[in-house]
Amino acid sequence: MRAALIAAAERTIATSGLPALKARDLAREVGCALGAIYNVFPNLDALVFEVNGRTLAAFEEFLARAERKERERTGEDGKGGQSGQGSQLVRLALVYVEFALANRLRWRALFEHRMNVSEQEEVPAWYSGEQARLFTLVEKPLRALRPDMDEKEAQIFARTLFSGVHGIVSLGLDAKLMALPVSVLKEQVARFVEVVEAGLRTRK
Amino acid sequence: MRAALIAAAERTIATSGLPALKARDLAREVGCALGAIYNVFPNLDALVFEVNGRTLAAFEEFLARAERKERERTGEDGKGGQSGQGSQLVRLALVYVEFALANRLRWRALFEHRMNVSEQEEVPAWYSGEQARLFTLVEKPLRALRPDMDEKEAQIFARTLFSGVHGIVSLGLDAKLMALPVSVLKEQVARFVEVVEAGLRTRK
DNA sequence: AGAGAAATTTGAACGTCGTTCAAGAATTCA
DNA sequence: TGAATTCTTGAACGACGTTCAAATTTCTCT
Repeated sequence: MRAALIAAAERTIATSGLPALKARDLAREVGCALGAIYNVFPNLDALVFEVNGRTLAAFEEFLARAERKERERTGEDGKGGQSGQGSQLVRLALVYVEFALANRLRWRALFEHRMNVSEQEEVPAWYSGEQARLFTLVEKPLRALRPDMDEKEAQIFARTLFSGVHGIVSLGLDAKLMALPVSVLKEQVARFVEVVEAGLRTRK
Repeated sequence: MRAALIAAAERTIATSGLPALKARDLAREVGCALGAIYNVFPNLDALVFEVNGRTLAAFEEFLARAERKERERTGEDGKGGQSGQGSQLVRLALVYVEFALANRLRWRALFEHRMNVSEQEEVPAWYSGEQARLFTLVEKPLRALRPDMDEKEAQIFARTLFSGVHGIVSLGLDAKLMALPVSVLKEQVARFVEVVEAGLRTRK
């Protein structure tokens, strides 16, 4: 039941977007009563959190797959530093773009979802944890580039860098700002991260 | 009437946020009939566009004021290149942060507003123009830093840079990601733009 | 097996929302 | 002034998330 609801909600979000998620449609789709949804979830927000959690997990999966591919492409040099021409950070950012493009509506739901209920309920702890792991992914290559940064500094700058790339993708695909062609978007993200990297290499 | 509606909507958005904007409250506030709103605007989206347009204008005003202050602080050296320690780009980014902080809900409305109506109506042309001007503001100091970039390249990279800073501010203030303290946010934006600048100075 | 208690499921109903439109009020023109 | 035209109004519509009394199912004990 719970699983069926999450699956149906995921399908709807993936094919029609978060705003298309309606309690009645959901009930019809899984063949249950309208009220049944509220036996499983306190409200639709909780269900959306669940779907968004899967999306975060799907991204980690996507990233792992990309890394595996990359490793076998470069002939699995486990520790040789930057071997190919593309830096780790650039590759990571491009994987992010790739995922956003391949899962546009699911990805968008991650950020356009605002909690409805008055005097907001908490963000689920497991969700925050999942998010935190994403920043960690940026942290690792960042620390490789700048081992002199202390932990706190690297953590927060990783978040900053992630947010920057996210902003570029987010506004780059925004219809209200006239969406960029995909090729241009990828190019800009790559160019941008390269610039940041060059800047980081100049030490402070 | 039109003006009163816009003013009331602006007040509501500024003090309670875009989601609190309700047709009935609006009618009560300006003392008109519910339907009267729809004699002036085709729907609430159009009204929101109007308010968001004012917010963009308010930002330009805010920026102009900040630049005036800066110019009199440094003793109006009209053309001397970078005189103080703060670069133009960093100052611009920090003004952006300052504005977002001082006008949080109005600023947030700029980006959380999605058009409701099915098979979306056009974004008003004047609104797109106003947005384009914002990117131009980034373009100028960027071209000062990198006169070798051709126009097209500078235009698009200005948008990218703007989007990056926007992402940092946007996610930095997001409750779902655990909002950053204001001081940290400002510091990160400054640090980030400095890094980008340093990267840009290394030429490609 | 059966009767009664407990838990679960149900969908009609509630309150709120943006938007519409027939009817009423105001204005214009002859 | 009387008819034609325009503007204004708020009750009504359909869609929404959510609730809850009633119906149904499941469990428990004799």
